[in-house]
Amino acid sequence: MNAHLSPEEIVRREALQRLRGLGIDPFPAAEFVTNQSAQGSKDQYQEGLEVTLAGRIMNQRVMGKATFADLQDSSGKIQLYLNVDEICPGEDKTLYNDVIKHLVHFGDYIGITGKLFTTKMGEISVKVSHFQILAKSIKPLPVVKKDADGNIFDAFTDPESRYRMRYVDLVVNDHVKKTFYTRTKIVNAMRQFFNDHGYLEVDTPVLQNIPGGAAARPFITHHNALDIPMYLRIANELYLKRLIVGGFDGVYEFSRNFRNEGMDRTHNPEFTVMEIYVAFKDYNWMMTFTENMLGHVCHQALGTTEVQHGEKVLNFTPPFKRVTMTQSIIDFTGFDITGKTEKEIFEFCKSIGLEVNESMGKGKLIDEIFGAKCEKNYIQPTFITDYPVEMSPLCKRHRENPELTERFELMVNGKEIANAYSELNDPIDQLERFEEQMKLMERGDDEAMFIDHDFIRSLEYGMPPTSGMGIGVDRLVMLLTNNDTIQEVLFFPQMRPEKPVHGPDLSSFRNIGVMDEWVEHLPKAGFIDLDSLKNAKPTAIHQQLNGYRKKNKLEIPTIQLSDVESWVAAIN
RNA sequence: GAUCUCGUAGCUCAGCUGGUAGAGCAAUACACUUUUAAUGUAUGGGCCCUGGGUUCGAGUCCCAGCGGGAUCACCA
Repeated sequence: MNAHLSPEEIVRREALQRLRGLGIDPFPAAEFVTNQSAQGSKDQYQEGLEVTLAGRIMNQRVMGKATFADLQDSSGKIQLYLNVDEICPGEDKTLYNDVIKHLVHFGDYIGITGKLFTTKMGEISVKVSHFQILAKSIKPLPVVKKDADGNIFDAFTDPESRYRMRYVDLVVNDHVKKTFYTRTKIVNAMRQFFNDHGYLEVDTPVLQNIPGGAAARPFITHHNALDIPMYLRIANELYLKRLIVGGFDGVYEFSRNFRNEGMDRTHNPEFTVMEIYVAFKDYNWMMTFTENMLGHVCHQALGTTEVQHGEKVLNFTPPFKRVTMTQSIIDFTGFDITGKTEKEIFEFCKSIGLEVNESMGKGKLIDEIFGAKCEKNYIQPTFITDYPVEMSPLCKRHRENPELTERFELMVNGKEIANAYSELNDPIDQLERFEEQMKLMERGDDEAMFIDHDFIRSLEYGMPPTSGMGIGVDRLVMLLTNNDTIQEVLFFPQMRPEKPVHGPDLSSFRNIGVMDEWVEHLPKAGFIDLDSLKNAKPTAIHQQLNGYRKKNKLEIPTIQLSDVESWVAAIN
């Protein structure tokens, strides 16, 4: 048995039994009360102070009657000094000689009590007096080693394994855990900033009848009782605006959105956007609010507004630069879109080698130019303002130019981080804009928006002038944690499901009377399952198995032809 | 979706123009009471991703598939 387990796993499972034989429960139920953490013990070091800690044992260095090991908890690591006389003061040295030296493995959860001291090499350690197993680990963790200079050896780096088994990644890769701590600090800092302004955190439907508020392919599901299609939200914007109609001054939500589109290093099917809507404000106010908020977030999460990202240092100290879209396109192409017809812009796009087609409206064409020629140039935080009206169906027209909208996007490191409007609150204009979107859809733009008539009705009741802003939380976290892929900032990024590894079914061999010594060898000798036995002649099986035995010099009994015949009989 | 590339021990990786599967760490055993990538000696551990093909012979070459990664396209 255990043929599918690695030798190390078998050793650890045997250790479970040996521990039980010694009267030690490898998975005790009782609470283990600690009074300190690994890092806390070092930060508040006091020679001789007794501490009780719990964590994983990470690296054992057995030196006869003394053993050094590292204990890792959520705060970090501290070295343990396990001395036979300290741990087993009496005659019975079992706990040290058997348990600690042989039955405790890398990765096991243990609890210890001991006194803090400093080794002669100068490392703060715990001289352990009480030692207890809290939970065995029966699968070996990858062993990552680090030398005195901090160089890492044999790091657990395979992205597939790391993403599929994030629990392992978090245990052995310190920097991964740090990324997720920072992620939470970022979210908390944003929440604190909004709460301090008196805005209300809300929840709105994830399951929607109309996938509104953005243009994207939704995930579709079905509600049985109502017998209607339902959609996982692609955005929450229209619901938050309904709440502004309802009379709140400011509402915000950290919204998990779902889009049924491609996956790559910057896209995951589910992702998080923070959206905030504030009544009686416009997009100019929102720009100032946004830069102050990001400054606050950087301070809280990183302690600085100067953020290292790859080779670059991104400076989030407000205020940020502000550039209109029209000016940006002039800056990087020399072409002025002001007053140009769709045809003229279309021709310009073709002249600079962009792939454009008839389905694209004016707004989309302009967006193509910006995306290809301008976007990548904005490394430091920059607000791009005043987008063309066709690109922004939910945004109020610019107070000075009806072809433009009061919209900004925040570009950092060449990518969009935030998007904000003076929200369109004219219900008649809004309906017309939705109808424009329907026309785009008919032209073949599969990203155009659906019409949400209930949302229009809410606007008809009156929405105050409002500014709204959305910020891609995952992308922001990537920027602030120096990561290039969204998978690194999501605990469990979407992956293709693992195909089940269907190893040979050994128990079925046992059921037809194959002796235990032989069961594990049948697949290796070419008999994967019962069918493979059924489809072969007993004489052939007999010869093949004994040939295998001879070739591999197996010290197990030879097979008799009568054995094989009885197996085959048992199958039928 | 396209192109390139990778898949070998628990982990990190070698494996040449095809010829009996390798290293370090981890594991097991022994020694060692202040080590820290502990050390020394010994031992065990492989469906070489899967399925076809070429060949006397395939980890290696060819085809297909599965799963990663990178680049590109797509993603208001």
